[in-house]
Amino acid sequence: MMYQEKYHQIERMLRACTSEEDILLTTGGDHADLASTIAFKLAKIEKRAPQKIAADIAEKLSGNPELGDVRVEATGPYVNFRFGPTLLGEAVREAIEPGYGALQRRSGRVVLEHTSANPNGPLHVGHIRNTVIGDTLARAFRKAGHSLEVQYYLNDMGRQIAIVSWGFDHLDIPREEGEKEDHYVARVYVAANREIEKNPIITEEIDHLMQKVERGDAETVTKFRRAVYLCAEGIKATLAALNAHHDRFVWESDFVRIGDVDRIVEQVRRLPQAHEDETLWVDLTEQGFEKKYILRRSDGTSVYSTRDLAYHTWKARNYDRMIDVLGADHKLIGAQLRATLGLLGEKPPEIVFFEFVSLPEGSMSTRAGKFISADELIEEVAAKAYEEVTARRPELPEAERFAIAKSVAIAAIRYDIVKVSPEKSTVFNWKAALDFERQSGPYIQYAHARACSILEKAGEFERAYHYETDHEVALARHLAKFPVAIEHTMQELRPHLLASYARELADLFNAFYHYDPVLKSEGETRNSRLALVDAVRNTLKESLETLGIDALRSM
RNA sequence: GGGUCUGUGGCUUAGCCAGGACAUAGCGCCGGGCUUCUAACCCGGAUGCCGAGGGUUCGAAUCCCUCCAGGCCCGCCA
Repeated sequence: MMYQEKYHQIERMLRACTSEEDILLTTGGDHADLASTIAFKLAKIEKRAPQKIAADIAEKLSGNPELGDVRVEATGPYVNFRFGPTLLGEAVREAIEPGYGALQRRSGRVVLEHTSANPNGPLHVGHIRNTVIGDTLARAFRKAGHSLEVQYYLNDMGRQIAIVSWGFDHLDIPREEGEKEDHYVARVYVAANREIEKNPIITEEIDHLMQKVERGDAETVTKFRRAVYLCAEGIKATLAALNAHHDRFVWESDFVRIGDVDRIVEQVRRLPQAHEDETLWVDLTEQGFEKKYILRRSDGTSVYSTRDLAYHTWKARNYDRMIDVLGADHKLIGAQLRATLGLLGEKPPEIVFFEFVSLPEGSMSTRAGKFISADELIEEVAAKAYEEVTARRPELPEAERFAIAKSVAIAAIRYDIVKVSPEKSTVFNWKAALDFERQSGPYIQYAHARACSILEKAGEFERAYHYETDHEVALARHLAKFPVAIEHTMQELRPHLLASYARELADLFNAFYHYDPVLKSEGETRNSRLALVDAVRNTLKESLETLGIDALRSM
């Protein structure tokens, strides 16, 4: 927390010194630990050269004993602050502590919903972008001191599920030997869709099934639930393989069953913006939406939006803060949901959108059976990882090589996804997915394993905290910023910030490793460098774990 | 057509919301480094009118406007 304390302290001092509220304090990049461009702003007001103003501010502040081990100087128009050796030592000392990066406990319960893919097939490479973003955010929130529950909203009454259920009833498709549940369900779903294309009458049967489910017809409900349960088993296995965890699976049909959907429909009907003709819909033109927001079909059944409204109303009443991770295809419906909740006087969720993942040949489609499943991806990447481990560490027992390969594969997959900003649409790329070199998860794992290896060989040592080489200083400065990286990731809901932080730390450590020998150095230098390696090890471990990646001690 | 996101070296990408110091890094390419703490590594080099054009500003990749290109959305699907 040294960095944040110094930030706030310098902020206060600059405010006092300039009588400005916004003192334009930023991380100084290569030039400094903190830097301010306040002189530009004051130049206009005072009609003096910014260089002179910066020099005056530096002069005034440098005499202040409160500054302690921070050096201040004006470089041209910039006021630069640099941490001295005592502070850097303190940063390293902090970074060695177990759990480094955790922030102060925060009050309030947060609910985060992610993945929530329809249970009509396995998760594919598009769905797991949602999973990785959501799970990483969940980990960052917990690390930042939030009490959090992670939910998967399981759609067990949509048209897709009706189609699957119809398929199980009318098509004789046996499950193959060893076939995973969700892949089996997808086969039934694809086959049923082909039947519907051949014979559109089936659509009416599907409609009929959906009406029965909405009425709570026991037999139909059981059939739907059985199909959904089967598929969810497969999905859960994939999520577990990806190190992603949900605290609760919320079944959509529960909101119909317990009457919440009826209640929300009644509330909506009382809204001045509500209209009822053959359907019930909300007019959101005042909120900037042209489209009718339909909440009841002409046959009286509810739609996805109705149940979603009920779900979010329930969340709003049971949690202090709601976060949803959704694909960009949900932007309109998500905005309509927020607007309608607003009209109802309910708290709207915060929504994290991510853009689409497509295949080189076009967008994915479960219905057309056109997708790369997450399971296939994991299998391919793990196979390549096993080859790599075997080539590098032939002496290790097979079980150990296998375990390492599994961790390396998940690291590669998760990092490859999380490192890209969510607002960027991507095209799935096998070459990139199978790359274990720089800017990859395994690259960061490797830096961690190196640090572990050095410490293991070092044995007992007495910690010292004295740093002077460029590589040592750069590392210590970066270690100090880890809590800030956690905070920004959480505040901005942008998990890729943490991915960048971890990669930069690994970069700096690798350079240090090459130039500054640790075990071969002596005395205080050796002890200081060992403490630094330990701090890097711990910070890499905390970063990796927040990214949902195993911090391997050996690879 | 309307909405929305994106456009940064051959490819991928950070920075953009909170404008400032030489635009971040990877892949690929060229060249170098393993009797030395795990080479899944490190170092050096070439490659950029930050999509185009206007504007605001002392200062624009970053803010505003227009245009161009691409993704996604615009269902009584979810």
